[in-house]
Amino acid sequence: MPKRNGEMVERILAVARDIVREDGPDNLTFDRVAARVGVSKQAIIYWFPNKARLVEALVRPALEAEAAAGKAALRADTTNAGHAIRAFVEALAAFHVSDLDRFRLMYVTPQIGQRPGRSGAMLTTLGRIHPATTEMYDALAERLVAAGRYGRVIDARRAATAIHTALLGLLLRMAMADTLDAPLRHRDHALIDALLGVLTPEAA
Amino acid sequence: MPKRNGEMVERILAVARDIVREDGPDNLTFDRVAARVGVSKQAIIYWFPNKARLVEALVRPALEAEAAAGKAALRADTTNAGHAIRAFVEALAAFHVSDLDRFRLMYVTPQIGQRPGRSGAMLTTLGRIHPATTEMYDALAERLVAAGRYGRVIDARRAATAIHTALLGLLLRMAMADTLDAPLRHRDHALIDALLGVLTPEAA
DNA sequence: CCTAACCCCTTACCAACGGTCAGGAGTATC
DNA sequence: GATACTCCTGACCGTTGGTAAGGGGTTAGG
Repeated sequence: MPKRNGEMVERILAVARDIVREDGPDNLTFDRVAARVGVSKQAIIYWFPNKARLVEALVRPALEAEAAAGKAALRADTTNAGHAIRAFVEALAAFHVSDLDRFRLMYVTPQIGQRPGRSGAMLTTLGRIHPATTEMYDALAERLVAAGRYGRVIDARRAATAIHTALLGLLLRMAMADTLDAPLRHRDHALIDALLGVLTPEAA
Repeated sequence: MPKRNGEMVERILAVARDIVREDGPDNLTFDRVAARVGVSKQAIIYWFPNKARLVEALVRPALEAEAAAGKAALRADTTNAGHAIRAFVEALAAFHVSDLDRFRLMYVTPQIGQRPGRSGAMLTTLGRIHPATTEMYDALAERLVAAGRYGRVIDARRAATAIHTALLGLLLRMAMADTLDAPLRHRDHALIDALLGVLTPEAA
């Protein structure tokens, strides 16, 4: 049953998402994907010539959605910079808490090695950031500068990075504990409060 | 030339550190370590029965040193909580900036997969934290609670996580850019200022 | 109607990796 | 001198990401 171009890509990505969600990112292999799609391994490799491409195709939509959510929150409130930061953090926290599988997909999956024993690791996730994420940082940095909190744009960009990373670190730890603990989505307010307590200590 | 117990462990760890520093964590393999030590692969496996053990032995001293530096900074200034947080951040930033190789060893190396295609990933680094790091978080959380910034200890612990993660994220990005940019150690003040700007926005 | 080209996929095959298995040389112990 | 223990060796294995070569089916051209 020959399929038309593009349809196979969708099937592969859907299966890959399922594998990451059900069996964990460690078990995302060409062989496993191929078996579940019902084709040979090389059929997968035909569409995604290496594993980095596959993972990137898997993660990119989520990264872009995250960036869109963050930028939208910044656009929503243009009057007060403090409110804008709060809206930014709350929007991103809500974004991730609402779909924990997607969060894990974005920030755990990319660390899988492309070759046996290799690892793109945290550097891929936090170091070499996706262009969409960079845009989000720029938008946040712009607000920080507009609020007069930073004179130099580079400082504001670093602050944006720190804010985002702080949120991710918190989410990651809670998502880890989640496997033993109560669901993360029931603790979203505590999460946001804790993070905002860090970012605006005078308010706590 | 038979070596006495323990000496081999030191040689292996020294070689492993060299490999991570010179060739990158991706190239840390049993074969490579064995070749540089001058023994067979199984000699390495005899002392470190699996790769996780090897990486853990490699990273643990650095993690403990980091925690010691953080706790020492918190002990130094017991009068003012704001000063304590500043001292904590500055101490950790200085600690990492002073030895970038060690920083990479701590926060990039652990992501290497133990089995081909496997990966402990960021979860190992940020999720399941080393006991020494947990102690450091507790010390920071204690100060935050003592300062009245958080009523509940769990919120303070989360805040401590967020502060540390924010710092790591910043360092990681700068360490990445370091390969193209000027040395990180020349920008330590800018780093600390940016991070403190996030943590205490009223001061900026 | 035949041929050439192209798309999509297949079967073989490979090297690198983490790791197991069985054993062997040397030293210490009784 | 036999036993046992420490430290290491060589042979081997399954899984992984990836390459090489080719084949069936559709399409376009003559």
